[in-house]
Amino acid sequence: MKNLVENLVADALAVLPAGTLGDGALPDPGVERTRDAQHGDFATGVAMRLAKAARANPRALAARIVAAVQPNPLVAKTEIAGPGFINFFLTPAAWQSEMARVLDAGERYGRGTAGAGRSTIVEFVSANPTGPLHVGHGRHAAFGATVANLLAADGWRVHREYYVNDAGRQMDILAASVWLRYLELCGETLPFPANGYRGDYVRPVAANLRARYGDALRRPAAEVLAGLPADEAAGGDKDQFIDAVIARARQLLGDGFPIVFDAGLADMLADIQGDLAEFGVTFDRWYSEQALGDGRDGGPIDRALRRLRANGHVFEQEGATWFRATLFGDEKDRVVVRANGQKTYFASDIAYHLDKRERGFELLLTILGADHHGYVARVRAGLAAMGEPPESLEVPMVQFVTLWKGGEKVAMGKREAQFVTLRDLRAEVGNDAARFIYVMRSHDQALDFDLELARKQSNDNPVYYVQYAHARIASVLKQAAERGLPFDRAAGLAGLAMLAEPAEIALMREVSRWPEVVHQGAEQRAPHLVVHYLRELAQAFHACYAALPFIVDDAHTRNARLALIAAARQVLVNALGILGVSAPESM
RNA sequence: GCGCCCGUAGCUCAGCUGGAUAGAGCAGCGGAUUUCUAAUCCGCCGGUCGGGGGUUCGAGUCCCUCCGGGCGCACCA
Repeated sequence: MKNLVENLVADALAVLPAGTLGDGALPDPGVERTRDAQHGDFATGVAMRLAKAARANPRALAARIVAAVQPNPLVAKTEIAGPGFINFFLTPAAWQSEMARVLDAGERYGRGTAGAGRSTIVEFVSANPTGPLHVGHGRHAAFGATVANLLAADGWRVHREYYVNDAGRQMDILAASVWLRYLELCGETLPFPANGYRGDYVRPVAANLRARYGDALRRPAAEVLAGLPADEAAGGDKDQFIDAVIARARQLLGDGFPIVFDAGLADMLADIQGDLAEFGVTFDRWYSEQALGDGRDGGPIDRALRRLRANGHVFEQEGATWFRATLFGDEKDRVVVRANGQKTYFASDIAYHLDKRERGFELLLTILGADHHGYVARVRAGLAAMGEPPESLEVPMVQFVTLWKGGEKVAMGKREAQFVTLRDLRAEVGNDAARFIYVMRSHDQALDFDLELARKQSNDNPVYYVQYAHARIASVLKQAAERGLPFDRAAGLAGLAMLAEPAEIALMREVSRWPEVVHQGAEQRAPHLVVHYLRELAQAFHACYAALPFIVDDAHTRNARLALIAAARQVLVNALGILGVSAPESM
């Protein structure tokens, strides 16, 4: 519907004599929904924005634009108001015809073409496979999945990816932790490192390992501990200690170490994958960090380093290889290969992002936690130095989650939300409430997640408010059928002109806003707009429900009203679907 | 110290990238059901948009500055 007005304005602007608007390309029509019904349905401030360049009085310019607008049967009137707004008042027929479009398009209603088939890779969650996902990851999962859905709905080709950090020290620590638990199961007695993964989830991994390999990986505790430095508890350094344990494990296990390592990785990854699948969050690919070093040409890491070198942005210093990031706006130069020959995590990062570009993705959306913002300038610098457009990388940063139980903050340790798992949260409040509440707030706003509210089946729980609207509609349609007055779609479409009550008009206006929400939500990567919209749509329906009966004797009115609520239901389904929230038939 | 994010009603937050009289929900107060789910609806109360300067026809929105809160500033992942 907004589209209609935009086109009218754009056409009018194009028709004006050259020079009327000053020079330069045709401006965006800038059509918006009005906040106040007194200002009509849609308005544009384009005349005011152009007034200076056109060296004209805004109202006079507006008058010229209005004069150039082609008459349209769906536009009741246009007016110039205030400092130079152009207001458009639509006829009821405009909204009524849109309802027919909703029913016709069904689940496709709201989809846009702004993405124009451009391709994007949305990388999200990407939590280290060293333990179960926690409540913070849940927000990333819900946010990323919804942004991806919005982009897809707005015409982008979307690839969803999870970057699996399956290499590096943290994974070695997991392997060591699994092995130590395994040794305990074998009957060995030895202390557990302060810096090891102490969570109970490690024990089943060890048990699986023992079930499969028996005592084959067992080594005497005395051999394991011989000559190790002191752990933190004994006044030593916990990092030095765990590194020594890892080295000892490699030494004693030989070929057995990768077995332990892979067992830890496989079990943790399976847990994460299962968790996310149950949460309705799926990926097209789980991209292995290990694979960055694979390939006949040395893999993405070597390709990235070669590119940097070829472009002259690399230098050697103190035995390490550095990338001259400062040349590309970063605050300091960055090491890519350490003095000990190991590639840095940063090298993997830029290699991974180069690989994304090489796979043909135009927009690289990488969703990170708010604590990673130092990372953006670095990776952009890397892209630029490799000859890729740095602005192709966009990094929405998701703020922390704080759990509340009623008025009390749930203690979660130093790192927010770290010790409450996503599984626990889902079990407690359900997937629907979790997904809805996770994206209710703008991602750059810290989120207070109230467990009590999320579980409450009452009117102050926004999830139920919206789902209830859907269930009510389903119930009305069912009752109509039961009374022998089933919704006659053809009759409903033919009688849409019956819909003229204020509550009906208000609902039609809200229903027809959905395509605008999809577009705006996609463009701004802002799932919370969908939540706000759903609330307003549900509100418009509930108001309509209270204002008039749907199952009335007059068949024309009845079918028209049923068509209206069927359209509302369709949009509720579509919007909830974008969020990954169910639309229950009854509650 | 430097950088990024945030500060809007008692509470939790929107505010469409500069537009018209700053909006919702919750809380509080007052109403509504012989009718399709009251998990609902209608009304009222509530604001120096953290403070101060600036830019312009117009600023919650952009710039500067200060105050307060969060998070970063590795040859860690």
